[in-house]
Amino acid sequence: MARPRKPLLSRDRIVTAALALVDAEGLAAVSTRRLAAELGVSGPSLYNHFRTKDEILDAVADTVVGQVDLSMFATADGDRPDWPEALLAWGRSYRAALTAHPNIVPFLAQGPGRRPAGLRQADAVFGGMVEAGWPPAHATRIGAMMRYFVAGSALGSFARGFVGDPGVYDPADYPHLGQAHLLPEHQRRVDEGAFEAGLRALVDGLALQYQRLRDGEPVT
Amino acid sequence: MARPRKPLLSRDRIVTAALALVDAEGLAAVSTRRLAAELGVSGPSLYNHFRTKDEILDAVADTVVGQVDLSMFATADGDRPDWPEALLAWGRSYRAALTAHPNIVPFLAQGPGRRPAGLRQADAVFGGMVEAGWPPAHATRIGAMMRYFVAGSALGSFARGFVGDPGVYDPADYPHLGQAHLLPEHQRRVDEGAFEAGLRALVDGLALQYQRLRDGEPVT
DNA sequence: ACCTGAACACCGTTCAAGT
DNA sequence: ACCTGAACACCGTTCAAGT
Repeated sequence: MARPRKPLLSRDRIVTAALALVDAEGLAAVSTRRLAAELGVSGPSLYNHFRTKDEILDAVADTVVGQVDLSMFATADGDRPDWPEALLAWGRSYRAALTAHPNIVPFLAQGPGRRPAGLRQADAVFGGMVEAGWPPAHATRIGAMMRYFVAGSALGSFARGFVGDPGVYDPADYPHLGQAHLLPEHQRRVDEGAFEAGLRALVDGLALQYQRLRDGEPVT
Repeated sequence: MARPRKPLLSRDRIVTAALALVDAEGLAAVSTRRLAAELGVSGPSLYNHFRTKDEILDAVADTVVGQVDLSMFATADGDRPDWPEALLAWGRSYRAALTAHPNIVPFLAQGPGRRPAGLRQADAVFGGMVEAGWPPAHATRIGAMMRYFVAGSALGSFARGFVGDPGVYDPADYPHLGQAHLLPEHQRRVDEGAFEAGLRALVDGLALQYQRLRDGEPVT
């Protein structure tokens, strides 16, 4: 075939196919040869559009993070934004974007923040918190801790870890896990409940800290 | 050589060598051939002791999680344990265990909770929280949310993501990231500060919830 | 039981060759 | 510029063969 007059591939087509493959069959299913086959080309063709496989996955990760809603940090001028509400809304949107594509999360979570969508997100959160009255050092920390929590919650399902077999949980070994084998069926409920409760606890705790800051008390 | 009179390998030796290799050269450096070479045997030998490579990494992950201190949940009978202090101490020990071996964290964080050390940990936390007066459903959630936060914090360094090159952060794109290129040098400080602040916020928020529970107020 | 080399079906990536 | 097949140096895993 050699070079066609109209390119068969584009970065966009590759990223779309890669995301579909990750979603359908997992991160391990994405090999350059397999992905190329999915696109009807041969393996090395991809290297005309991306320098490495990791660069492809970076682009996939970026489109996923790009789905996160950041509008809650863009407030009308002069308004003090309601930062606790903004954090809650952002946290939920962030988690929703990741859990929509759970198989890419392990790659996404370790990867560098160099990806544009991640930077835009860090920028928006930082700006929103500073505008709300948080000192810059605190604003940085808030962005980081939220990322920790959301990424951790999307990464390893807590409940998914427990298998359905009661025999695994010998009460002699694990005195409190007697009902643990029931967890898989409640999996999503447990994970979502834990996320929601943790998100609220985090924001409530930050509100306490904010209050102490306002009152001029020393804060660590 | 064939079979030696004294086995050359053992599960322990393999796990120790694998952890050393992961620490020294990263997760990607661990191939069965490379690991076997490190142990002075040929690749397939490992399959006499583990069924798959993932099983080896599971064992590595388990020894890392096994380093977490859980003693704060074992209280003298009759005592109501100081659960906020216990969560703080556990969270710090948990994070310390993971950050001591950062390269295994991506594997560890996604993997199943089937690993014994992870189960022991879930059991201890659940037991400790229930003993402190938390309803079982809440105790489960607390274990999960703490895991989210700690795993997330050990997994992707927030600060590490920012590269040292100021040119990357065009103020037109990221109006608030002007100083972001300074972050790498403060990397550990930022990550540890965010972890510590987040941990306190989380526990503070839980204390509020606990108070509401005691007062008989409805809690989501 | 526990090690070996050979073999199978894969990888990511490079490169010269084609248009 | 953009695709191809061939090639390189790898993978994880299976298996028959050795003691």
